[in-house]
Amino acid sequence: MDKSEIAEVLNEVATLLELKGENRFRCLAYSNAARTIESMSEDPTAVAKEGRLGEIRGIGERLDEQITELVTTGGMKFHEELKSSFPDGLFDMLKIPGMGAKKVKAIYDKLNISTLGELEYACHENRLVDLPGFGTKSQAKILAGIEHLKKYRARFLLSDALGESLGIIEALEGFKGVKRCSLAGSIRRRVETVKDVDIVAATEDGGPVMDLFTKLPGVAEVVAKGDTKSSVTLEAGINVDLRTVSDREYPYALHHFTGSKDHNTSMRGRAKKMGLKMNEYGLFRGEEIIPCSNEEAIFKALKLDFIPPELRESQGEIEAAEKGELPDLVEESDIKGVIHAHSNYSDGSTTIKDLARACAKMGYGYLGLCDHSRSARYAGGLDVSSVKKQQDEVDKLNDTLNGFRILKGIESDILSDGSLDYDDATLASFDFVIASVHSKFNMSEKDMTERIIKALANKYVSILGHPTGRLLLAREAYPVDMKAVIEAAAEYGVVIELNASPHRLDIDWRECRYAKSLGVKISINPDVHHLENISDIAYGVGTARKGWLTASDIVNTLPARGFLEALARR
DNA sequence: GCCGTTTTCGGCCCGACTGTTTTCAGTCG
Repeated sequence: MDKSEIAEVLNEVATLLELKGENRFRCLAYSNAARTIESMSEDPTAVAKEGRLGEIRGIGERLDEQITELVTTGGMKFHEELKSSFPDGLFDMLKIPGMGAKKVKAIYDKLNISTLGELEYACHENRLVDLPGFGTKSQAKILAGIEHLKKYRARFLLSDALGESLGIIEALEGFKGVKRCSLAGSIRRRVETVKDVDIVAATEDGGPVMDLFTKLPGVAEVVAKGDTKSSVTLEAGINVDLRTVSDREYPYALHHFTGSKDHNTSMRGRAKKMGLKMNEYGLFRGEEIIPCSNEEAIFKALKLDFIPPELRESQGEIEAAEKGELPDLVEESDIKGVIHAHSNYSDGSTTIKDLARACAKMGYGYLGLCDHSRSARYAGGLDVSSVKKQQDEVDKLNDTLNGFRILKGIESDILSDGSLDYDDATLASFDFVIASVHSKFNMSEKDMTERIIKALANKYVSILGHPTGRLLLAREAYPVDMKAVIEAAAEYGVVIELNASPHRLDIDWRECRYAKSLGVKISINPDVHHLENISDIAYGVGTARKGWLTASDIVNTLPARGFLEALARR
C-alpha cells in the first residue's frame, strides 16, 4: 500500500470523526498523521512491518496500531465502521466549495438531508436560511456549488481517463483478432478534461473483440454491445466506447473519431472542394476509395501536411498544413530540466538529494528547486534562515553530482498588493524566482490583473507560476485578464509557466499562441510534490503541443546554462 | 489521538476570508 493510499484513509477518518462531532484535536491527529505519512522519505509499509512507526513524531500507540493494521490487512476496522455509519451522499456534499464537515453535519443532523439532490431541493425551498450558521448567502453559494458539481460530474481529468484506458488498449493490442488500435477522441487530442474515452480497433471479426472488451476487469456495466460498437462504464465512472472497423477502414475511422467535430467538418469541406467525399469509412472519388494505409496518407491525399491530433481543434491547422507552415511541435524528449519542484523543506515529500537523483536517472540535466515562500505557512513555506540553509545544502550537493545541477529557485507568493514576500537581498540569492498567486482569489479582475502585472514588473521575477490558478473540475480560475498579463510578460521579459500538473495545465493551451506571437517564452513545469509527479511533464508537453509550441518556445528545452540565460534576459 | 512534562492532564492551531454574527465559527490553502 503506498503513501497516498494510507494518507487517504487517515484523512477520511479525520473527516468522519468530524462528522461525528468528535473533539477537533482528535480529528487533527489523523489529518496530521496523513500529512506525516505522505511526506515520509521511507516506505511506510516497510517501516510499519519493522515496528518503527511509533518512533515517528505525531504517530502514537493507537495510530501505530491502526496504520499497521491497514498496511498488513489492506483495511482498517475503525475506518470501515465509521464509514458505514454515514450515508455516502455526505461525501458528495463535502465536495461543495465552502462545505466542510461541520456544515455537512449540521445539514444532516438538523434537516436529515443526506444527498446532493435533497440538498438542492432544500435550497430551492429556502430551508437552509433558518439553520444556525447559515443564511441567504451561504444557501445561494451552496446552490451554485451544486450546479458546478453537476456541470462537471460527467467530466474527467485527462490523466485519470488516460490511466483508465491504457490497460484497455494493452488488452486489445494483445488480442490476436485485433490488427491495430488506438485511443481517439478528445483524449487523443490531449484535451485537459474529457467526457468519455473513445477507442478504435481494426479487426475482421468484431464479435470476439467485443466479448473481450465488455468483460475486461474494471468494467462495471455494459451499456451497449454490438459487433461494431460497444459502450461500457468503468468502475471509475467513466464511459468507454469501442468502435471496430476493418483494417482497410481503420485510418479513416481513426481520423473521424479523433475529431474534433469542427476539424472534421473543415476536412470534409476540403475533400468536397477537391471533388472527393470523406467519412469514417473512407475517402472516395465517386464510388472508388482512395487507398490510405494510415492517417498520414489521408492528409497527403488532401494535399496537406500531417496534422498531429493535438492540433485538430479548428484553429487554423488546415490552412497551415496546406502552406507547409505547421509548427514542429515540442516533444517530451526535448525537455532537459525539471523546473518547479517542492522538497521536504516545504510541502514536498522528498529530500533534495532524492529529487535530484530521480531527475538524473530519468535523463534530465538539471532540477529547478522551488519550495514555497514564507507567507505560504500552510505549505511550510521557507523563512529567510531556511532559505539560507537550503541553499547551502544545494551548494554541497552540486559538488557531488557529476554533471547534474540543482538550481536554487523559489515559488514566491504574490501578495495581494503585488509584492513578493522576501526582501531584495533574499530574492537576489536565488538562481531564479517563480512568482505565484496562492491567496485572495476573489479579487476583481481589474485588481487581480494589476496585482499580477505588478509582480511581473519586479526585476527578480523570472517566471509567472500557474497564471490563472485554476484547478481543473474543482476550482475556477481567478478572474484575470490573461491578454494583459501576457502583454506585460512580453514587456518585462518574464517567462510564463505551463504548469504540467494534470489538475492545472495552466497556462491554458488556448492562450499559448498569443504568448508565442509576442515572443513570450514558456516553461513546462511539473510542480513536483512527489517523485511520481516528474512524469507529469508529459501532460504539460501535450498541452504545449495543443498550443502550437515548438522546442524553441520552451525555456527548459535548453541546458541549464541556456535556461538561466533565457530567464536573465529581462 | 499525540505529546511533554510544570509527569497522567491540558494544550495542540497559521492567517485570511466569509458570512454569520455582534464577537465568532467554519473553511481553505
